[in-house]
Parts: sequence; C-alpha cells; structure tokens
Amino acid sequence: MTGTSGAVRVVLLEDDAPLRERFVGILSAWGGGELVAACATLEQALVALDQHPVDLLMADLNLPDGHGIEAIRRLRQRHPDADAMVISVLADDETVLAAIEAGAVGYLLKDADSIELVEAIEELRAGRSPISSSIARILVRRMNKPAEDPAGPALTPREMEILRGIAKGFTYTELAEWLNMSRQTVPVHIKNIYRKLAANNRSEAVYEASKRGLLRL
Amino acid sequence: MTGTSGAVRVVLLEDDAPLRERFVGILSAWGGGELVAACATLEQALVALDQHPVDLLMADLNLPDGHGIEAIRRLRQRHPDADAMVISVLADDETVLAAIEAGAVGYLLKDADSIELVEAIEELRAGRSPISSSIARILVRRMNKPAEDPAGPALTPREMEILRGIAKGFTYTELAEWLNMSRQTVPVHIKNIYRKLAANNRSEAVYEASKRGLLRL
DNA sequence: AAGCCCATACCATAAATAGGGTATCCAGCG
DNA sequence: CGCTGGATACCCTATTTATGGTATGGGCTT
Repeated sequence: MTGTSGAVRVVLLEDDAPLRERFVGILSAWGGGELVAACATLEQALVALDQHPVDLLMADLNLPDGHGIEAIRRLRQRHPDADAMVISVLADDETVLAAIEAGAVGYLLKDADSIELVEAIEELRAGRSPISSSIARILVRRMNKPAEDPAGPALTPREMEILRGIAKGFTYTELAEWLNMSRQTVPVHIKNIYRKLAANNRSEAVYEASKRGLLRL
Repeated sequence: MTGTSGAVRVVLLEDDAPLRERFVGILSAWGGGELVAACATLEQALVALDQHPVDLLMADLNLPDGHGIEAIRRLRQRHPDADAMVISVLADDETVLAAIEAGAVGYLLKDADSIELVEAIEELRAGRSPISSSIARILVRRMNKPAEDPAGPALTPREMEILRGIAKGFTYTELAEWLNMSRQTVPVHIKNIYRKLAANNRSEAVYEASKRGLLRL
C-alpha cells in the first residue's frame, strides 16, 4: 500500500485507444514504473490481474464489456496491497461511491485539463489520494449525509425515549420504571412507534429507526 | 451553496499574521471577492459571522483561543448557504473528519507548495471540493472502513442470516420457513447470537448489530 | 483420531409482546 | 370555542419469546 521499493508494476485499463496509447507513452517515458499490461477490455484486465504481480491499477470505468469496478474488485482480491485509481468521465454519485467502496483510492476525472498521470501515481504511492475536486465533493457530501430524514414521520419526544429504551432491550416494566409512567402506557407508545415506522415488532422498529438515523449508534 | 451572483463575501480566519496578510493581499488583488473580515482569533471570527452576511469562510483550525471548527459550526448556523474551507497544517484523522462533519467542504493543507487561494475559491463556488490529496485519503479510508470489527465476536453465516431476519421482524416460524430449517432450530441460533452480541432480546440484538456494522442499513 | 464448533432437532414452561378496546387531561390551532 | 393529537392510564387475550435441557451428524483443526 505504501510507497515501497523500486518500480511500480502498473496495469492500465482504458478502452479508448488514443488515450490508452498516450498513457502508455507517459508511463514509458517515466522512469519509476513497469507497465505490466495495457488492456482495452475488462476481460483482458481480469486476466492480467490474475497472471501478474501488480502494484497499481489505473482503470477507466465504462468499458465495452463491463464495468471497471469489476477490475478494482479483482485487484483487491488478488493483490490486497496494491492501489487502484480510476480515470473516467463518469462522475455520478452512484458510480463514484461504488468505485470507492470497491477499493479505489484515487479518482481522476478525464475532463481534468491535463491528467498528470505520473504525479498522481507518485501521490498514490506516497499514501495520498489524488482526487478531482468534483469527485471529492461527492465524498464530502456523502459523509455529511447522515442528516437525512425524508419520508420520515417524526416521533414525539416521548416516543423517542421509548424507542431508545427498546433498543437497549428494556421490557414494558423496565421502560415504565425508567420513564416514570404506567406500565400500561408503554405499549401505547410502542404501538404508535410501530405505526410511524411501519414496523410490526421491536426488532423491526429498531432496524427501521437505525436505517433512518433516529438512533445514535 | 452554488456559485451564484457577484462578489463572494469572505471571512478569513488565520492567526498567523504574515500568512493572513498574504491571504488578504491575494483576495484584494482578486476581483471576485469582498473581504468581509480578516480575523486572527476565533472570537473575532464568531463576531464577524454574526454581524455580516457571508458566502465563504476560510479558516485555520489551531487558533490561540479555540478551535476553528467552532467557526465552521457557527457559519452553518448563521449562513446555511455559505461554504466553509479549512486551510490548516492539521491533518490527523480526528481533526479532518470533525471539520468535514462540521460542514467544511474544502480542506487545503498549509504545506501545499503554494496555496492557490483564488483557484480554490472558484472551485468551491462551482460546487466542487478542493481538497489536498493527503486529506482526501483520510476521507477515502473512512468510507471503506465500515468493515471494522474490534472486540466483535464473529457471527457464523447462519447466524448472520438469522440476524437479518430478526431485523426484518420475522417470527420463529417465518424464519424457519425462510431459511428452510426447523422451527425449533431457530431459537438456538438466536440464543447464540444473543450470547455473542451480549444481548438479551431481539431489539437489543438488532441495536448492537447495527452499532457494530453487522447489518447493512 | 480426538475435539470443537456449527447446524440441526425436539420438549416444556414462564415471561413478554402484540393488538384490540376505552377514557381522561392538556395544549396548540383555526 | 371546539377539534386534534400527544401523553397518560387500564383491561383482556392470543401469540411469540426467552430459556432451560438433551441429542445427533458433519466438518474443520489439531
């Protein structure tokens, strides 16, 4: 993962021939890398990843025969210490997040004025993450997103307390004592919670509440 | 949030006088901004944020009288549509994540060769996130880390299936049918799950499992 | 080969829950 | 000033859980 020894063994995956050739040229001119394979299809890349030792995968995502994320996944399986970087025009949230989750640690947009391939590789090897600013925004947005509450019927304060108690495994009686209310009142609140969360029992309610971020985990 | 009309009203927060003056100079030379305030302390910044309309806060984090994150929080309260960017030497995970969670959408390291202030502002106003690559790595690492399981007794595959069923509110009988097992076998697995998660009932188990990231929410 | 864990199966009982009603008090709102 | 909704309280019953045992076969590891 970290910038270790000598030449960086690179697998390049890019279906556009001119661009691929350009990348190959840049990598050849550079002294620090060894281009293991320059692939035009996902299939070729998967084979290359299986057959050679690899330190770095630079992959496009929209390929004629599949999705570059597959290559990233394969890389993580076969070469857990290698890095994966995306170079693509795709910048929608779903794609970007899927790529990052698949293990990509770098993500350059193709529309970047001039892709500084070598610089990006060196950043990567130094343990940093070269990422285009529009991609970075997606990540930032994602991190701050737990504060989402659409389609969420609000629970009353009392119901929130009950809900927290349920999550901690309290029984009716314990809940009643904890909140100083009648043991008979507890199930009323719980039933209201079920209605609002579209749940039919405690565990489902806790699950739904967790999913909607109503419980601090 | 998005780059809208004319001059960007900027509040600058930087305790180091030379650097602050440099930033002031850059912003003055630039045509697109209006420097609302150049603050040397957190206190000054909080006051400035309360008193003026603001589109952008550029803040250092380690301040003599407090933490710049406070300023970011204040910005989000008073000017929800404004952007916050961090310019700091701090790059530890905790600080970075706290800043992002507080609402920072940009984060430049001071050790960047030459901070392209104007360029960063324009990126920000265009809805992108200028972020130093070492900071970006922290975000990327964070996103992929839900796979953390310290102190977590692993559940068997069978137990995971049962757990998911519990979260969906299935009863013993439904669970048994769903997983094609005897109705009597179900509670055995459930009891094992309780033991491993230190829970005493379904809702507590779901809560613990959620907390430990065992359930995809 | 012995041991351990997982998965499977069954039985029985006490406790807890879900779901159905009904009713009072109070606060906010048109 | 009524109406509505939240919070409170009580009752009853069928269903579901939780928990205690006991036991067998398969698979993996030592």
